[in-house]
Amino acid sequence: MDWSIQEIAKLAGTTSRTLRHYDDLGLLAPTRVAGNGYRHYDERALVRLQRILLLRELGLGLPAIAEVLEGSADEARALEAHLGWLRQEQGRLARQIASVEKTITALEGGERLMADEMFDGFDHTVHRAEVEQRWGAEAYAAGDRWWRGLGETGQREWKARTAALSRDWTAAAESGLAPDGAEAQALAKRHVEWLTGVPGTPAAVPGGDVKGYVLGLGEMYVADPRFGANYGGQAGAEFVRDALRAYAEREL
Amino acid sequence: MDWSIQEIAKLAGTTSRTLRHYDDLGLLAPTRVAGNGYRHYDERALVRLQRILLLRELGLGLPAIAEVLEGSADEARALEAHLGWLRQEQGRLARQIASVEKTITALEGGERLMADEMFDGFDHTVHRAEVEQRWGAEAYAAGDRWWRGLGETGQREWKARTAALSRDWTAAAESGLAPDGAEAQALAKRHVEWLTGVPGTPAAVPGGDVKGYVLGLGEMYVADPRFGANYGGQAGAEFVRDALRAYAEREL
DNA sequence: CTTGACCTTGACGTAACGTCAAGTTCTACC
DNA sequence: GGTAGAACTTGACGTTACGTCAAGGTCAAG
Repeated sequence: MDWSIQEIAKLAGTTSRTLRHYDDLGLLAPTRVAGNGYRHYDERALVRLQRILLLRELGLGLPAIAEVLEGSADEARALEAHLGWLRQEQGRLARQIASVEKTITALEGGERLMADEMFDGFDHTVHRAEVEQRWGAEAYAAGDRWWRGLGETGQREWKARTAALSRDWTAAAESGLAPDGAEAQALAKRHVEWLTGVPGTPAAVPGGDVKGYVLGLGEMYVADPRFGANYGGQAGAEFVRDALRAYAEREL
Repeated sequence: MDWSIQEIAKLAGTTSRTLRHYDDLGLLAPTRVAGNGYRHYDERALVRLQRILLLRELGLGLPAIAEVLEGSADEARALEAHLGWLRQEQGRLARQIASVEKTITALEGGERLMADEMFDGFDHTVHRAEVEQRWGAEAYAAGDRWWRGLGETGQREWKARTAALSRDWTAAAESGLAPDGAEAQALAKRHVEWLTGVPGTPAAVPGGDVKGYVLGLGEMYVADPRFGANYGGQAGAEFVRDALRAYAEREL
């Protein structure tokens, strides 16, 4: 129950350097310092060390850990605050990934990747399994036939239309326009018209529940970062949703 | 076409400090340095600066940007390498988030958070809009009634069962077990049995397409990071999918 | 007494700048 | 021409959580 710095480091799965660092910070002082300056630790120190390391693995900063250990901060509350930051970071990463992917496909002239990923390009941002899950395997197959039937030029045109919509939505969202203003509503109209070009969806079926479909899609754009990335991230997705909602309520 | 350091900084949306930094690194030298030491830039420098800032927004490091700009590295290749790192980071974050959430619910004894977030805890990892989209508003409402009908203790039990499944899947995936081995198949069986407890899903309906449903869910776990987070990240999700697929093919 | 193993403090490096600090130069106005 | 204020310069510290030498003291074994 009296360990040297190396011993306790190995016990806890860390390094002696880290222990000296925590000592410097006042986060974990040695139980006893011998006359020769050597640090010694007991099992209470080990327990404290293990709590520190656990919280660190969760991504908390050392100052936050110190607060929790001193009892001056509630552990659950600290973790929830931390969770918020983690989610933000995750969103940032998702947006960055989408941008990098877009840049790469742009760089490659949109050639090779398109053939493979275009079906992922839009509501086709969706994976096959999800499409089947949502609308059934039959609808997926119908969409696939339609897509291949477009031919090279048709696919190119469709993709251009898709990209233009994405660009215009992003620009509109960033301009701070009102979602229920004239410009945004014009975009929403274009969006719905464009949606009716996708067979197998309610929007394409005469008598289909277009309104419910559009409302649901808007919510999904916000809920799923893969969708939102096409519209300039979270804020963009919320803008699109609000614009679509306003349009659907008024026109559909 | 001859800007001072402040002017070009504003034009490009950055700061003069950053420009001096890039000068120090040799990343972007001023076009001309006057006798008084003042830095001056022309439009070619502006173009280069804008490329730098664009790549930086994508998350590339300055050394990598330098390589791309010097032509000693292929831009697309650099971005794809970067993309790999971004995806790794995202996975790490997802795992950390899952751990933090698990820790919080453990801390709170599964009390308060459950009421609000439990409906997101499961295939209820899904947002309301998505559930409605996939199974219809009626199914959502049925599920909601069922959930509230469970009462406090029932909800606690359900949550414990869910958490146990998540833990066991994660552990199994990390142990390097074979997805079609006995242990994984036992887990898959438990998973399917657990699914049948959720009303409104095909699995709960006698005569429903359980096999297709299970296969689709597996794919979705892989495709959507929000699902994968419950099973130890991307690798865990793939393990779950493979195990479920093997089980479905054999037993359903 | 020597040789390692282990310990100490001190200090630099990490990514990309933000933020003073101290000193020089330019511009405008009196 | 003098002066205030704006803009510019180089230099250097701070940021996160330690890793990694460097130089030197201590301890157990042979």
